[in-house]
Amino acid sequence: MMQNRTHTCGQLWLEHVGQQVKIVGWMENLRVVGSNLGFVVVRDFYGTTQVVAETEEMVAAFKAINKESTISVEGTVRERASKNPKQPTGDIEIVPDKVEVLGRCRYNELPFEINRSRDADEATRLKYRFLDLRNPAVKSNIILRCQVVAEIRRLMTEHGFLEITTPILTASSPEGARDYLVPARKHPGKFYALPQAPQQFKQLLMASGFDRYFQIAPCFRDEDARGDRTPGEFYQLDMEMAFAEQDDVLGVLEDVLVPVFEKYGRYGDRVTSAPFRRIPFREAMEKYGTDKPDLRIDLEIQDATALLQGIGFGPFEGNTVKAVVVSGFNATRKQIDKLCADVEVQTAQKSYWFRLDEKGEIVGGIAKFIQPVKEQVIEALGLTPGCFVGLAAGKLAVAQKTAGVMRSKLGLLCPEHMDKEQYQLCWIVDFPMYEIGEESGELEFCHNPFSMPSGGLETLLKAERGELDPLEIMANQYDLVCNGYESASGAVRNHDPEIMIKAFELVRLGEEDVKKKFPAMYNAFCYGAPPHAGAAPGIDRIVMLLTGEESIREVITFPMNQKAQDLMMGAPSEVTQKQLDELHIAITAQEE
RNA sequence: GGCCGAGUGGUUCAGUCGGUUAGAACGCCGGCCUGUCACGCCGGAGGUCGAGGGUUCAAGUCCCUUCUCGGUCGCCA
Repeated sequence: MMQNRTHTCGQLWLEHVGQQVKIVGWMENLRVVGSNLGFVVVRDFYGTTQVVAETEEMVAAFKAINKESTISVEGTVRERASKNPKQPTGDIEIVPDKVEVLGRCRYNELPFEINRSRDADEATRLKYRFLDLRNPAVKSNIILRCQVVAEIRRLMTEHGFLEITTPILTASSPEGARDYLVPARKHPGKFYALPQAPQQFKQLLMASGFDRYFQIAPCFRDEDARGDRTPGEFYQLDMEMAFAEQDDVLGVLEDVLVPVFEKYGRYGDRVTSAPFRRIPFREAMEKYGTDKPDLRIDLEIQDATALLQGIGFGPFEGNTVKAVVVSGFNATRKQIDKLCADVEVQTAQKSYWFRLDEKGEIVGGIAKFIQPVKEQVIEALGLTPGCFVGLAAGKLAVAQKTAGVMRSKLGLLCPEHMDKEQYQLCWIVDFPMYEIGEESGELEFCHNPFSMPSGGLETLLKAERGELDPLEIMANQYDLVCNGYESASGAVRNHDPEIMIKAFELVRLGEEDVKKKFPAMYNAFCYGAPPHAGAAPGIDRIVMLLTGEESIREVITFPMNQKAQDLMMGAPSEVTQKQLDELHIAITAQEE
């Protein structure tokens, strides 16, 4: 008797005809065609192979086995009488002389049919993720992810980067997202935090002279989920380079990511070639109404503020007005209403519209307000007969954002303005360093305080002297955007304690605050730090783009649901009183 | 936390204006079938219509409350 399989289920071919083989796998299907003829499909990681039962005993033996049991089949490879060109192994079949059940499936009805699991309710899929993953279509995303990660490791290593792991149990950071906390048994009342990113560690590695670092790093943030954002944990290609500037980082990421997109992307033959276009943040907001523009859409937002003042339309008066002009959008009134409703759901803002019909008349929506300034509007917005004009109004940022959502929706509705099957990559650069906080009404850091302000100390001193509006200070920061998704974020870091303190002073903080918030980093930078820069592309989101999935959960092996629960493992779960006591934790909230 | 949508046999869904015994496909069970490959044909089992309350002669359907899931806003340096 053979001990192990001799071949996998994706391996046997005409050249094996006549050989005695043993295969193992899951019994995917049994088709009984007569009392002494039946066909069994055996599936393993590598493929499927047909086994033919030609005696009443053998048919009965297979009928007794529940589908999805694991079995082993020993037998002879034979050329099929009727071949199946749709199956890679469709030219052969195995005539068994011994069948053995290795792991019995106790249930003859499954929560869903394996090969149609993607149609099943998502909560059921997540609870039975181990079955869901038996579906080759589900499994293939995970396989692709492994290949992508391996390729990234290879390319980063080739570029001289060292992969270094950093602690998972670390200190809570006062900035950014909500932390996941871990009670410290030996230190009552104190907590570790799971890292939101290895940000400070990688900067410390720079201070230690590790020159080029990377890590496929788990990151933990206790924030709510989105379609493109998993709750709890996600992975980043975290990287950092010493004695480097913005161009060095962008260059490395272009070197690494373009081949990955080309090799593994669904639209790998249509990837933006390096160097990618660099769009200043303000230009992105102006043209696309977002800092993550989808450049597959060829529409740009136009300003209509001056044009549409004083026409008597209330929402425009005293506000910024932005217009998206699109040709070839021949929607019905119902579709337009749906468009405006969708925009409102996403932005909480009303949007407006009118149309220039084929005869050159202004019609629909707010046409009667536009009519008196018809000629100026046609001229200024460059309207041609048949054009649809979507409008948004409000304070600058609000009008931009609303028009940006309108632009995206119109792109999706107009194939002639959006060529979907490609990867459009760009860098967004020159982010503002500071903003006026919505709640405080005072100057705050816009993104992160680690970034080097453009112009360094001199710029900050100018602002301090009142010679420069702090809102005009740019950070040396950059995002990689692909098809409307933020795919990476990075910056030239602020490695100089003096500049760091000055940057903090502008938001009414000082040396003590820097020391308190980032003690290790501040301390390390006082001992001679290299100028350094880095970035962190999101692995999950990149794999999502490569596969063309719209839900990030399709590229995560064991995802949590929207409420950050693992339905399969039952996490989070209650723990014993003994565990709580050891951790000096008392539960005050009552579960209902 | 706010808003929107969904919840009906194991699975995916239909169910009109509130009106007879809640249907279909797939799956499951039984039978027939010697070349199937989404096998086919015949028969069968399987439902407290998410839960609770209300209106009504009568509720899957209308109203209220609540739970669950998804989307979205807030949030995500």
